[in-house]
Amino acid sequence: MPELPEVETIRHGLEKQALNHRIQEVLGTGSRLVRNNPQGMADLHAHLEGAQITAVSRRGKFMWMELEESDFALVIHLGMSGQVRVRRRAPKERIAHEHVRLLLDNGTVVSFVDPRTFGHLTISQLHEDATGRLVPKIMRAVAPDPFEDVPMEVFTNALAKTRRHVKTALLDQSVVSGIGNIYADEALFRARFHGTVRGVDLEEESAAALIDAARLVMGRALRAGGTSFDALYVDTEGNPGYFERSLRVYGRVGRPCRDCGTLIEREVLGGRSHFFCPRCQPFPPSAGR
DNA sequence: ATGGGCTCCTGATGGC
DNA sequence: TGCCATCAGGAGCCCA
Repeated sequence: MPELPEVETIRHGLEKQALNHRIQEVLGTGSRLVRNNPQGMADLHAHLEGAQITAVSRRGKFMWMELEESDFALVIHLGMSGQVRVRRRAPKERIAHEHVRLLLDNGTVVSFVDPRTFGHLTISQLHEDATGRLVPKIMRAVAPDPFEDVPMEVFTNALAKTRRHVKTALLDQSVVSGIGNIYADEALFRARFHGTVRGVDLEEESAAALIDAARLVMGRALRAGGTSFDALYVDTEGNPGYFERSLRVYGRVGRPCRDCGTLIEREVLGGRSHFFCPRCQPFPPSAGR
């Protein structure tokens, strides 16, 4: 569910409400969310209890909490339906599908909620990646995201080399991270490419324009607090985002294109819905399906 | 190398 | 009203 703008909204909420506080206790038993840790919840207890949160960082759709005097971090991935909720004092009632709680030294409670449990909470050692940034090792296959200060070639080299459909490449977190199904379609619309264009058929500057479009649309979504179709995405205080009203193609099948009036279409690409305007994003005749 | 299919789950929605 | 099929903001795996 959450893509970069939604994850960044949550990261910012966590930073405001949890940074520099100490984790007193970790609550929860045997949730699937901790499946990637060899010792399950025991790894969370061992690394988190008593530790002060010294940073809340993000790359793409991954967040992580850095800890005082530790080179291990708590990596948070929200999958399709994950939420992080922060409340001022320990509520008696549990939120449905609340799996793990962190109790902080100021009485704040951080809850990890996830109905489908595709997300995960993983303790991972930090190390310096190829760009010189300190990131958790389990993210070794995660490329920088479009908001990071890296050369454009980091993205366009991979995009312009592949024979895959450009939408598939945009969704590949090892090519560029943070982009999911909504913002891939929105970026493709704004850059005027159909999702089935082949990466190799893109000019270098077209590939750059596509990354720029993704950055632009995700930046605007971030300023709107993200996209909420339903109660699945809310920020750390339970509030929805308001970018849905600005979507140009995603979820708008059968409705008129906001630029040209042609009806938006949907087709399946790589097993996911691809929404596009057939007039604004014509399939290039040269490229072959 | 690449695409397709399937998997992990729960919940919302729409057709009959 | 109920029942069933389909779909969903992610991502890893296996197979052809």
